[in-house]
Formats: sequence, C-alpha cells, structure tokens
Amino acid sequence: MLDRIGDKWSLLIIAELRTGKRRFSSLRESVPGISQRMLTLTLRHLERDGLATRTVYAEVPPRVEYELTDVGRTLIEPATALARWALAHRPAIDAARRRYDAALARD
Amino acid sequence: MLDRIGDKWSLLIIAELRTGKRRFSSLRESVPGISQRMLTLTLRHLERDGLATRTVYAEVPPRVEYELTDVGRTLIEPATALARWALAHRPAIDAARRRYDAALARD
DNA sequence: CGGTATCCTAGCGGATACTG
DNA sequence: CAGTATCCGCTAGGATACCG
Repeated sequence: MLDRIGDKWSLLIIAELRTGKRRFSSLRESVPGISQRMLTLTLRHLERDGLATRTVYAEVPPRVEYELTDVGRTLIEPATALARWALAHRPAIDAARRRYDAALARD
Repeated sequence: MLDRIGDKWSLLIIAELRTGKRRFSSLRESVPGISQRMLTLTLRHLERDGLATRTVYAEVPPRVEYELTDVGRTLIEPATALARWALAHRPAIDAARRRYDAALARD
C-alpha cells in the first residue's frame, strides 16, 4: 500500500479530490506538471484500490467525474498530517542537504 | 519530500530507528529483503536530509551506529498514522482490487 | 473532452564481487 | 563489520500522436 500512495501523484490527486467531485480536465489544470497519461494512470489505480469512483456521463462533449469513496476519505487525515509535516520541515531539510553537500565538496 | 520518504525503504528504516540507536548489521537483519546497497543508500539519504545521524567508532571490527535526529523523530507520528491506515484498510483495498480485476476480466 | 497507444529514458533497486 | 564498485533488468514517468 505504501508504494501505491507513495508514488509521485496519488497524494496530490487525493488532495484535489478532498473537496468533492472533480472533472478530468479540472484535475489536470489543478495539478501542475502532470501529464495526461499519468493523470489517467493514477486515477485508474485509485479506482482499482476502491479509493475513488469514476462516473461517465453520456453527453457530448463527454464528461467524467471523479470522487473519493468513503474509504478514500479516511485517507485524507493521515495524508494531510504527512503533508503538513513535509511543509513544516522543508526548510530544515533543505538546510541539512546544503550542509551535507557542502561538507562533501570540501573533501 | 514525499518522494524521499515515499521510496521503498525509508519509512521501514525510520520505523526501526524509532526505538533508539541501531547498528548497520542490526538494521539489515531487521529489514527483511533489503540489500546492503539499498540499506547504505537509504541511510545516506536520511543522513543528508538531517533525519538521522551516522556515528563511526574507531574500533576493530568497526562499529557504526545510526540514530534519528530531533527532526527525524517528528516524522514518526505522521508516518505511523499512515502505516496504521494502511494496515487497517488493507483488507478493503485488496477486496476492491479483486473486484476491479474480476470486472475487467469479464469484458 | 477524456482518453489510448507508442516510444523512450532516467534511475531505482537487485546480485555479486571486492575492500579498509 | 560496514561498507564500495560494477553490471544490469525493470518500470515509473515524460513526450507525442492518434481516437470515439
């Protein structure tokens, strides 16, 4: 499981779906840098794992909406806890990296 | 940051270091399946990010001990929260996957 | 609009051998 | 004991083109 949500995009998508239903194009615009391919793949994985649902509306032009399932919503809290941690400690991490790399360069 | 700890081994190592100092060989035995190479690399990453310290004792045979830093310890709580989630929902996830794959096979 | 299909590359990670 | 060094397969993920 940790590798599933530990990939590059899953947590970001889940964060976007936190607030409710979202269209494919809406997600693509909200997650900067994601390719169409990876958005599709990530959503398929979430769907397969029962974390999100995919609803296709038979319209022209087509409309597809994604939404977190109940199980998916239970992931929000621990995931945001981790995100908060990352945000809060990023400066410290960056500083540590610079120190480490500088120490290496001196040798 | 999420990709750093989202790799295959970091969280496992951090979990092992939760209880205090650990030697290299002790970690290797406690984390089944990890190669010497990946243990070294993962520990170096943790050290670079300031999450763990590496202490070399000038003895024969050599002894190296790893320990979480204060920053590293702050990661324990959100990380275990995520681990608890994964453990608790694994049955539901597995069931969802089987359903999804079975539905695909019917087409 | 919301996808597939295809090609391609960087790098994660395993196996094995060697070393201070 | 605690590492490097080397080789190599696999796959996550980007770019691009096409499709219903």
